[in-house]
Amino acid sequence: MDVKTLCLGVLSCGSATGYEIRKQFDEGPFAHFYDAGYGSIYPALRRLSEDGLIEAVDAPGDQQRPDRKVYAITVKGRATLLAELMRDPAPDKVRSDFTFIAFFGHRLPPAHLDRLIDTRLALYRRMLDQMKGCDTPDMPPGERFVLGLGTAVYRAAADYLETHRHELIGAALPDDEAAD
Amino acid sequence: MDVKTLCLGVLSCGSATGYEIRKQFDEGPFAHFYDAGYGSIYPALRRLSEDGLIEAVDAPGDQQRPDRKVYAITVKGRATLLAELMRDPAPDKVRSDFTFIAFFGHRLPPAHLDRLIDTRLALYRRMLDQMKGCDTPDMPPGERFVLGLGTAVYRAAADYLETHRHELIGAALPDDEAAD
DNA sequence: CTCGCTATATATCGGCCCGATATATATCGG
DNA sequence: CCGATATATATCGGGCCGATATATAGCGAG
Repeated sequence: MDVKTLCLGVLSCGSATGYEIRKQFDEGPFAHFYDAGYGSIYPALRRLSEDGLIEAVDAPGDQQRPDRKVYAITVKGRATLLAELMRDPAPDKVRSDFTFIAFFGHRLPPAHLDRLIDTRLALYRRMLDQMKGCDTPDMPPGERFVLGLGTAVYRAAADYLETHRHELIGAALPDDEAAD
Repeated sequence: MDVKTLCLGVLSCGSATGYEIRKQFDEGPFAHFYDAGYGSIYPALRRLSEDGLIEAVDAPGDQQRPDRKVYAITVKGRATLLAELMRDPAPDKVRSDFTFIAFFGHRLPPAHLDRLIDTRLALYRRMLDQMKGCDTPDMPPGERFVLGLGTAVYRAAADYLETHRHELIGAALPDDEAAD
């Protein structure tokens, strides 16, 4: 699923500027399962415009900042999005530095591991709090479903870290001597 | 965490060819939380060799296939890996087509959603089975910890899909008419 | 009041990453 | 003995992304 399709998906929920699309992947409802930076979004918006899948409207009533471009999805764009959504999904891709480090946990100083897991647990709790707060009654079913799935996964990860952290830290090098 | 560090991590568990390193990310213990293709691994191995962090040994006793190069981590390589593991981990990056599609689930035909979730559940069950089977007593603590974390997360996701799928499918367009 | 910080907003560039592809051989089952 | 699969290395084009440049508005501290 390329960034063009991702932008189409965001714009199908309402018009937005490139900056606002980015925010959806940074803090908004897409943040937990997809990512896209400016370096991908602006080229994607240009190509989508060329193909007639979206249309740009220069911000009205704002003479002082003419740069602002609000993008809206077209009928052709909605059809293209729907076709993309019907295709078989590619396998998930995860890149987790935390997990990679934990894999070698028994070679690291226990104090460092302790701090690493504390930070991770704090992150999960912050995310769970934030997600609990944004469950409004007017939320579309798909968004609620995805939010619930994310909550369940983060909760499971946090629970595991709490109940199993001692197994990893207890197995780490007993003194703060050199690893391996 | 770049592919150079990932290769260093794999090689710190034992010497391997580029092909074998790839397999570790495809089917092996790293498959669930990191990924790396040939197009990244071979250039990374070349740079690691140039920097003296790994050493290549042409396969001994195999005159018929001289291409095979077995890479081994050096002392300098181990030190570099340890320094990388002590750095603050970058935030996780997830790219999940399945979740993106589910976000728009209420705009899709119920039959399609049903098939999508069935396939996903089958995937989770296959992974959980495979992970259960590879828990041997001689596994290092870090690897066991990471395996347990992955199991907990997949199980939570599968449970959620089973118990909440009707909420999404029930909310989808009641007939198989056009979306939106 | 103004300095600096943050937020809004667009855009590009170098470098990294990665899927697809080419090449070659061994092994194993039918 | 043929085809499929596994082992193994390598490259290329295209896509992606972090960092950076640019510009302005708004807001709070001093």
